[in-house]
Amino acid sequence: MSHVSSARTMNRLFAPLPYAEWLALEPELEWVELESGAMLYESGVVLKHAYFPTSAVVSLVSSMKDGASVEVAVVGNEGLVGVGAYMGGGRALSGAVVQSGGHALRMSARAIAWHASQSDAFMKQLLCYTQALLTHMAQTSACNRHHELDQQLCRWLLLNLDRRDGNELSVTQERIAGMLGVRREGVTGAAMKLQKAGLIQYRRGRIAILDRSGLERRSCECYSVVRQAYERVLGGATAPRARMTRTLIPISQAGLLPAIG
Amino acid sequence: MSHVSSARTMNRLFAPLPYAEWLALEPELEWVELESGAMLYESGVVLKHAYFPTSAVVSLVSSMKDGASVEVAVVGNEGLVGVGAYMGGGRALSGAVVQSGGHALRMSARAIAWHASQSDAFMKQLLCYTQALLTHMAQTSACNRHHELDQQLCRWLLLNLDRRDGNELSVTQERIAGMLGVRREGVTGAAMKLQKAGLIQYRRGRIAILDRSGLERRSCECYSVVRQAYERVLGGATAPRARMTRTLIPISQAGLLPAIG
DNA sequence: TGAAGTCTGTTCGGTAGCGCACCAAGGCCG
DNA sequence: CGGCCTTGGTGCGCTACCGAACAGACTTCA
Repeated sequence: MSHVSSARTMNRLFAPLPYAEWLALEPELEWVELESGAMLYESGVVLKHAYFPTSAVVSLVSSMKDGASVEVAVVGNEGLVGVGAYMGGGRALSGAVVQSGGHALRMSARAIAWHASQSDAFMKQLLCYTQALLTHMAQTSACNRHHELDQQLCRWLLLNLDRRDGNELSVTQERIAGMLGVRREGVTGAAMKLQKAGLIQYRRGRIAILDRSGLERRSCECYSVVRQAYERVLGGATAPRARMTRTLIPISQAGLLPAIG
Repeated sequence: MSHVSSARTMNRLFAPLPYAEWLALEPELEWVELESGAMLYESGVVLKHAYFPTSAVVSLVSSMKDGASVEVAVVGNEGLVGVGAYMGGGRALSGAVVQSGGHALRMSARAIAWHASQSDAFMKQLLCYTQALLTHMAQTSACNRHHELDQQLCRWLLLNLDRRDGNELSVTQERIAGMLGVRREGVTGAAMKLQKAGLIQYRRGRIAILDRSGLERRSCECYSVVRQAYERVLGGATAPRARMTRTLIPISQAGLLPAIG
């Protein structure tokens, strides 16, 4: 039991699966630790694994030749990284960067493609997630175009918070700038606005959220649109779960680590 | 035979299907004419049909409450509009606007979900397309953020040209502005640059392409990235087809129309 | 032929974000 | 303690794009 039985509850895609199908999947899963800042893979490469984050948060980024980049979506324990593994191409559709260190379950690309073709329930989960991801990407795109930086920052903070424990994020302004596709100085300015408004407080690589509902009010509509997209396909479609975030995972990281190695 | 047997060659998703599976799909398809500017559906609604464009071109747009919008992808005869119909949600993930009038094959959402679950080959085609769509959206998002307006305009023109016959587009600058998410005046300026460079020539709602390869050189990398994404999953994966665009469709609209009504 | 509507070109002031350079402060380590 | 590196704050000129308003040109239709 130990980690394997709890694994099913730690990524939301597995929870609604019939037990028999979960039993088939479980031997394929492997715990991995993802370090903040690590690049899981770059856009276009052949995928070796798909990752089901449990406590980690991963950003999907689209990069240009000249190094410029933008985040197109964020993935936490509601989804998986490596959609291409079961969609047919077998290649990464974007880059994947660990935004916030933690753990994930890993399955080989071959295994996920195989099980998706064998289990209707598993495939359904994967496709539902993919659809929410599409909505996420579309909304992010529009947001990047039309909304102001401090609103985008609110959205970004909230989407990341929803996928993490606690009310603090370990991330530098430089990194946020890379995700939003703007200059670091721009983030500094936007963050100061939010700090002056009493919504957040930060110090060297840590941002603490002081007033979450204030952030939601200040954020553009994009945050709630994206959130609802995930709740609709993942929460509503199967057994209703109260909140999409920070529900389970009471297990301590200290208790988890030994089971990994 | 008339239109039904030719239908299979007019949308590229059908071409690689085994003949038996095509026979099962064909009775579900219905010819429709799509008028330029028509809104097929808005984001979030329950999908009634999916559309497989043959000569029409459809833009997927993400809209905000305040009316601002951006195009997130373009669909021609290499794909379909209404991905949500088989992905599980059954809802539209974005708005869909007919960019360039023409014809399409329509299938009910119920039918497409059913046949996708019955035919592995059909499902494979749908998923491969969806993956290319994801890449398309990700790249568009990055392009909107980082590249300059005249480069974006080149990309937009090329992606639309690839999905149409001829070397002329019937579209106003106003409409392009809506797709790129910028002001109409901005498009005027960018278009003038291209015209002065001898790449295009336009007059009141028609843009003629004078130097296609010049446009490609002037465009940002995004155009070729997107194009290759489609070629990889649709062209390369099955029977290779010489070019992704403007290959077939010699049939005249006059000959096609009577079959529709 | 004339009037109305649509589309494109132009202007002008305002602003958000860029690129750069530089400084200040927090944290790490010898 | 002092030095170094990372991170965050600031100023400055510049450019692209916004918002609005208006004029010219083409098209349609009476």
